[in-house]
Amino acid sequence: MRNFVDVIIPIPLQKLFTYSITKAEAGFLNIGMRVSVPFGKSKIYTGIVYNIHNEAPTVYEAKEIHQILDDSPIVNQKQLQLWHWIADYYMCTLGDVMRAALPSAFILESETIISKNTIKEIDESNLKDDEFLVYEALQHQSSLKIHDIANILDKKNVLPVINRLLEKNAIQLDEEVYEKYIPKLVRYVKLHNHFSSEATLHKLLDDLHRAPKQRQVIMTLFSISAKTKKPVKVSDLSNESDASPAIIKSLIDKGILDEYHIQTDRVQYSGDANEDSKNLNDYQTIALKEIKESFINHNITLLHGVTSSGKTEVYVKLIENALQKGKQVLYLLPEIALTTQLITRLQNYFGEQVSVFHSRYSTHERVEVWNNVLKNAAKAQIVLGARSSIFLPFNDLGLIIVDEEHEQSFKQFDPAPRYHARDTAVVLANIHKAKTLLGSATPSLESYHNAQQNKYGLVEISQRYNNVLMPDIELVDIKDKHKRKLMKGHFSDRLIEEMTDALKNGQQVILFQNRRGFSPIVECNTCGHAPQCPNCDVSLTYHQYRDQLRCHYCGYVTAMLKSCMACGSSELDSKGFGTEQIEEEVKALFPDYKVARMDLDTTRGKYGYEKIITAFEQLEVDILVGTQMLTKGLDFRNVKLVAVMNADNLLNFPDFRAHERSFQLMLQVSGRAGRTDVRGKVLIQTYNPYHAILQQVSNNDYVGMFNEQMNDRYNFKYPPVYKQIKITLKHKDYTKVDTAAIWLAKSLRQVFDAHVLGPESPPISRIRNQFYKNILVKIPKKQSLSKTKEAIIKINNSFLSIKDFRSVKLILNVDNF
DNA sequence: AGCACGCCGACT
DNA sequence: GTCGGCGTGCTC
Repeated sequence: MRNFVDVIIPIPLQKLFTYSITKAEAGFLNIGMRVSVPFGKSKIYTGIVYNIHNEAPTVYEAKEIHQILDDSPIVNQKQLQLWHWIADYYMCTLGDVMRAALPSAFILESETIISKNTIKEIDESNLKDDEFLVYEALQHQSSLKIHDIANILDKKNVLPVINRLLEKNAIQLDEEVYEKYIPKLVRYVKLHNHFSSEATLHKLLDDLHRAPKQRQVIMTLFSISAKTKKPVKVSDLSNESDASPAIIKSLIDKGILDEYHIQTDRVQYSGDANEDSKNLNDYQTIALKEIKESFINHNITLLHGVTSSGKTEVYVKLIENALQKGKQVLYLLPEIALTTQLITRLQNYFGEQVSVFHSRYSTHERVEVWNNVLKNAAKAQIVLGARSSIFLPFNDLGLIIVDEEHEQSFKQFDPAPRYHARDTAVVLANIHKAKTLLGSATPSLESYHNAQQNKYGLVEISQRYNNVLMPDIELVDIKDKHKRKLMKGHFSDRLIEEMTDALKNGQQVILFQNRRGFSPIVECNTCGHAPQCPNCDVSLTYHQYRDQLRCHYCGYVTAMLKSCMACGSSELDSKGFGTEQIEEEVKALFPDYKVARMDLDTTRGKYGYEKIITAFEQLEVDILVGTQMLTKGLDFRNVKLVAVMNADNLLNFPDFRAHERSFQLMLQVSGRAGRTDVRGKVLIQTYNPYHAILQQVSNNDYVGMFNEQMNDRYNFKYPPVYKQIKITLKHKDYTKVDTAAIWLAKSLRQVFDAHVLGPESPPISRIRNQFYKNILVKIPKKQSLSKTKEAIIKINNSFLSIKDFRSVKLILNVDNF
């Protein structure tokens, strides 16, 4: 009987791949272990064992696996179950899910190594110029990678050259697989055993009489180990004894000190759990009790608590509860809300039990968190993480908290799997028979709707912590202010008054403008021509810093024009405004105060974001100008005033969720105002103060907004009333996407009839020289989702079998919001 | 997704 | 004549 494994390979192919294994390997392998397997002509890929069996494939001969990479599974059965659900629900392959789920260090890929053929000498005169260059390089270096050769020859397609060299027996090729994860080793030293007795030790110290520095090192070593009773790190020893690494090295060389290494984690929390969880106030206590009661009948409960109502403290109590039952906890947050503020707060309560997982971690750091969760280590009982932490190898989750549940960044858009972490978390919790708590001050319509349908439990907190008043929200009609000439740039007289007031009292101000750069459109006053991105269908944004025009979609950059490209006129005007322009105007209006700007452009570096927040927290900055980045879970004590510079560009966004989002965004920024005893003030500048959303924002009327928006969703058949799948087609040739999209929409209509919308060109119809078309399939609640997907897949397959369409890229996006 | 194979334009 | 462009097909 022969043995086989079915393996998931991290490529977007629907099927598993079957490899043959020996009997011994079959005995050793387990589902969830990694193997490296040969794939195609020469590649070696990392696969996850999905199944072990004895059924030989009939139509092909299975290859043998290359190597087993693990002693024990790194992925557990519950994860595979989740992967399967994701692939199914979000219409992607298991390979896609694997790519997203595993830290990249787990996915080894082979690299071709080129080395000199040592068996026989070859005739150099036989080589062409480029071949000789490679050959010569190999005389100096024993081996080269494909990438190195591309550099040497300065072209990208080097395979022909390599093949010719191979034919001439000048080189040989090998595939090498690298273990990408390198454990971090820390150097330790101890005194050589030889000196353990009193006598030898005395002799040693006498001998070192003439080398006071070295003697000092030995003495320090004693004092450190006496104090800590732990192994001594070289770095500590070097610091405390003030000795250079050279001195320590000479002691090691002499055999007086013994050097050894211990593997450690890159990310360590050294503090202790030094705070007991806070006592809850009455509202929080009630909420906690209600959540616990709700969990009896509802596995999922929505906590709707106004901004700064102290939801975190309630979470902390629930986490304590789950931990007491010996369960793991996952605390999900949007990436940008994962600030040091919150991490420190949780670490103060739970100390080492908290592990953090997010995209700013290096791949090594992620592997460490992964392994700790896998081992169910004490230090990974609570995982605080962004979207992708739903993929960690939990064994026994008791509770998942999804904070800021309404945040759209929980949905992954670009590479498949296009999953929603909140919805996936609910499934994950189900697999673990765990509870899910969704929390938000402005719940998404989906979640609130689910709560109203009694699918989820619902708990509300309507008071702010310490009974701080909700900020006073004032709408400023800038159309009227313009008419009465009361505007200075983009600042109304009311805004300037309130700012002056707050600043005079030493309080801080936040100005919110949902657009970066200086101005999004540059327009010629004479002919109306506006410079466009050459690769995308958008006008270029002017960035004053560096005097550049930039495309926010493809990164295209060009110097600001001196004159119009169309008519040569030098009267260029800018339309619209971004954070940069606001920053400049503030500086002119309030020259005595310090201004900072927080947007994608100023937070590029690894700690760019943190630096700005810290500066603002420590009152080094008086006025902070920023995009929606600053709406997320930041807790500033001293902010009196928050202003939305222009609410209209939020509201007029062409998306069925624009109104819901504007409401959420504005209430969230408002929540940054007045978190202590001073009542916060919020100014919203708009051309249309009678807009229903703005009225609802100013009255903090979530339910009003909910009812009105739900009404629209019913009328226009949008989620959460209908489900939807968006199909995007993309190609560099416009006619090709166009015909392909029309064909696809027609085929879909034959099945789904009026529930197919489009094809439509999106507002930005070309990005990076690729043309886009969208088709939307709406799915009524009672229509089977799986049947719908089956039908779509079938139509897709016939689409792909049409030769002309094969080069058109198809993107399926389930729940594309 | 890669990558090889295979068939047509523009250059040493 | 070749080099290299990318359309087509396959990967256990």
